[in-house]
Amino acid sequence: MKKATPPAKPRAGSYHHGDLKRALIDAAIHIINRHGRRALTLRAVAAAAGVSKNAPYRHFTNKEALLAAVAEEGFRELTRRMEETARRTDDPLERIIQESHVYVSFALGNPAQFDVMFGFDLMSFAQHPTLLQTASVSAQHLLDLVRQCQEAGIVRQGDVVRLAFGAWTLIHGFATLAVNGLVPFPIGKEHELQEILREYAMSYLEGMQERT
Amino acid sequence: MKKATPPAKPRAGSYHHGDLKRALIDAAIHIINRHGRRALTLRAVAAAAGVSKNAPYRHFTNKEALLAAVAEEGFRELTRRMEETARRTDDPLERIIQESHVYVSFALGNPAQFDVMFGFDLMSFAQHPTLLQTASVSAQHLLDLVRQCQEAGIVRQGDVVRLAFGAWTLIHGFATLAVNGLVPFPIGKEHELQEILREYAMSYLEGMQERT
DNA sequence: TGTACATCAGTGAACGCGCGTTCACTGATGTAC
DNA sequence: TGTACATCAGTGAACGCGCGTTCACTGATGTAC
Repeated sequence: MKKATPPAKPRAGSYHHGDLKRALIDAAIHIINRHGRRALTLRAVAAAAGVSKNAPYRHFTNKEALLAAVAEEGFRELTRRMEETARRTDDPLERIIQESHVYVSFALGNPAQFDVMFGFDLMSFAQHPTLLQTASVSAQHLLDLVRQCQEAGIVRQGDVVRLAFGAWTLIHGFATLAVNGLVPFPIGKEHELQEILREYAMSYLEGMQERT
Repeated sequence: MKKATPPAKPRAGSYHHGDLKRALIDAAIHIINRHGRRALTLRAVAAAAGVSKNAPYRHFTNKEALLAAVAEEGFRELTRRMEETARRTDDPLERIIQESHVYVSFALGNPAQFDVMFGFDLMSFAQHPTLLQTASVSAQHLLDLVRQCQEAGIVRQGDVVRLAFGAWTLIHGFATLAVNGLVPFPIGKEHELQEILREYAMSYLEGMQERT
C-alpha cells in the first residue's frame, strides 16, 4: 500500500474538504499508476476524491496543471527516497549503487507517473516553473553524488556534469526499458535487480576512472 | 524531407488508390513526428492520405493496429540505418560508436514515433506479433555488435545479453532524455552529439574490458 | 470478344461516448461592527 | 455576544467538440462463361 508522503496536514481550520488540492493530487497519482495515463481524467480524479467533477477547477486551472502537479510530486518523492538512501551510508560507491536501485524501483512501482515526469508531449517543462525547479533538485542530488565520487577518487576529474549525465543516462535507460518490460533477463526479485544494477554501476564507474 | 523507405512499389495493377495501406502508415508517421502523439487521429491520417475518414478500416482493424504499424515501421527504419552504418566500417568499436549516433539521431528526428515504439501504455507488444518480431531484429543486431566486440577483445567475455543490454540502456537513456530536451549541454550540432556519444561509448567499453 | 456477375476498396452520413470546460447557483465559514 | 455581510469551496446541469467506429451504399476492377 502506498502512503501519502508526509501525513499531508489535515489542516483542521480549512473550508469544506480539508485539503482538497492534496487529495486530488494523491488521487491522480493513484489512478495514473494503477490504471495508466489514459485513465487519468479530471472526472475520475474528482470522483476518487469524493467531490463533484468540476471541483478541481478551484485548485487547478486545467488538466495540464494537475498533470504537472503529479509530475512534480513524483520528482519530490524520488528525491526524498534517494536522500533517505544516501543517509544510510558514507561510501559514495555504495550510495550510487543503492540510489540507482531506488530510481529503477520508483519507475517500476509508478510506471505511468514516471512516464509523465519525463513525457514531453503532454506538457512542456518551461510552462511549469515549480515543476522545473523540483526536477532540478533531483538532478542536483545526482550531481553531488558524482562529485563525491570524484573526491573519493572513484571517478576521474573532469566536467562533473558530463560524468553525472552519463550515469543518469544509464540508469534512466534501464528504468525506461524495465517499465516497458524489455529487460531480457529476470529482474522481478529484489536481489536480481540489485545484482544487475550493481554490475552496471561498477562497470560504468570503472570506465569513469582515471585514464592512463 | 523524408522519403519512404524503398519506393514502396506503386503496384500499378491495384484497385483504387494504389497502395493505401502504405500511404496511411507514411501519413501517420509524418503526422506523429510533426505534430505529436495527440494529433495522430484516424481522421487526420485519412485526410492526409486524401481518403475518406473510414477508409483506413479496410486496412487496419482499429487505431491501435495503425499505431502498431507506425512502431513497426520505426523499428524497421532504425535497423535499416544501423545496418547501413555497420557496412561502412569493419572496426567493431567504430561501429558501436557510429550506431549509437544513428540511434540517438533517429530518436531526435522522430521523437513521437520513438515514443510510440517504446510506449507501453498505448499498446502491448504481445498483442502485435509482427511488431515484436521486427523489434527483436533490432535487438539482435545490437547483440551481434557486442559479440563482435568480444571477438575483437574490446569487451570482456561473459553473458553477451547482459553486456549488450547495458550498452542499449546507456544509449536508450541518452536518446530518451535528449528527446525531452534534458541534456544539460549542447548537442544541437552534429559534431557535438558525435563527440559526447563517442566519449560515453568509450567509457562504457573501457568498463566492459577484462577485469583483473 | 462481350456480357453478367462477384468482389471489395472507398464513400457519406450518422451514432454515441467521454471528455474538458463553463455557468449560474448554494451554502458553509470567516469577519466587521 | 449577536447580527449582517462578504468570501469562496464545492454543486448540478449543460455545452460543444473531437473522436473511434458502424452502417448501408457505390462504383471500379477482376473473372467466369
